[in-house]
Amino acid sequence: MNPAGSTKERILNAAEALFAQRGFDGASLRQLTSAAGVNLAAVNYHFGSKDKLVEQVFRRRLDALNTERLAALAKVSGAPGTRLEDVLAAFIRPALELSHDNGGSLFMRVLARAFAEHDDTLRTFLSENYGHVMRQFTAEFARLLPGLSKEELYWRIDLVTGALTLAMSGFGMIRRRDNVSERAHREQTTQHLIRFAAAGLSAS
Amino acid sequence: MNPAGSTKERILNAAEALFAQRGFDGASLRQLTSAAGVNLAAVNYHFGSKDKLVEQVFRRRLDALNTERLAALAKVSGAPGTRLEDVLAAFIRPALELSHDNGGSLFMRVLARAFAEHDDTLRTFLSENYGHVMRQFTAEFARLLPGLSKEELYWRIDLVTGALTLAMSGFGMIRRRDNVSERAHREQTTQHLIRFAAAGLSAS
DNA sequence: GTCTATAAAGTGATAGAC
DNA sequence: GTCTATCACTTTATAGAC
Repeated sequence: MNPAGSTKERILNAAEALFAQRGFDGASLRQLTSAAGVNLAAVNYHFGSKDKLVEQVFRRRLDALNTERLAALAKVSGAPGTRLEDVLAAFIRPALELSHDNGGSLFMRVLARAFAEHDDTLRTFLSENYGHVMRQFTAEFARLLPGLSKEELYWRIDLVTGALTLAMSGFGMIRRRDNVSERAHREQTTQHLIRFAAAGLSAS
Repeated sequence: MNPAGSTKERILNAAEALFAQRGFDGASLRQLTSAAGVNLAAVNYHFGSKDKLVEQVFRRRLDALNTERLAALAKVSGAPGTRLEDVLAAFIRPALELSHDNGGSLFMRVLARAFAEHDDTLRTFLSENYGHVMRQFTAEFARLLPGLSKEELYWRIDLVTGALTLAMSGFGMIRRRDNVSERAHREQTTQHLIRFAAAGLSAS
């Protein structure tokens, strides 16, 4: 992890915000370094290139997010009383908690872009570095949904993860009622998403 | 509609493909006119600007797609025997049929990008020109799901339309088995999506 | 580690000949 | 309606001073 307020971290924060807003191509290094309050040359000095910076934007959040997701999954995985909803909570809750703290909700928008873009380079990067996470979730889903064929299961998981990522990318923009606390609002959203996803996964 | 093979149409086809692949910012007018086999200046002559071209890429497909969706909805809307699945079919089937013919599946990828980008200009354009379609579908969903609050209903429709658009944007890339006809494969996918969406919408 | 200056290439858009 | 040539900028990236 980088020291808070370091040049590297300020660049990552500005990049995350601008990539969310304008996309990887749409955000220029000039906008980015200007927003970060650092020199234009700093990106190449600290990251090597714009592409490497994009990679680090993903790594910074996904390393932590996926560690949390796997830890939450490990708590319920393989247990006899585990319900589908518990596994989905392990997938959803860490992401929505990320959305809560500084900049995290912007990252979910970056991630949703990556889903929709179907870019091969990006997909390969994500699959190589974080593919094991989805494989573990898939194994647990398979255990809890024994009636589904492999084909059908993969298909539904794909649909659900896409829908959830897209939904969570919009979470930061949903206006919550003033009389509901941030924490309560997030928990309510989590429950909505879990119900929705569980219904979709186990549809007969 | 433009004459098939006209300069305008060749530009629109090339634009659709490149916007799907590289995004609106990522695809340059030079790549685009080169792929279309037309002169660089042709885009500005025929469309005025790159932004106007983007608009036309959406219009060309959405005018037809939404007309078909509304026609299909009209056949089941308000009838006593109508099920949730019938309304979803009216939404899904025209889009997957579009995916079948030339270039349409590329357009669904463009549309999915638009969903994930959260770009205000684009969202305003879509809402102003095609918002009435979602309003009609929403009204029918509300009739068939009287137990849901308005808030809850809007939320679920948002989730479902996002998920469906994302899923359909990947449809053209799913490898189908050799022993299944294109038509059968599409119908199977339609049924999967309908079941999934119906379960999510009516989750208790 | 941060800066300025600049290279080298790419961008959207347009004027004007045909 | 199509073309070439070009303008005015922006792009990523880097060399070299401090």
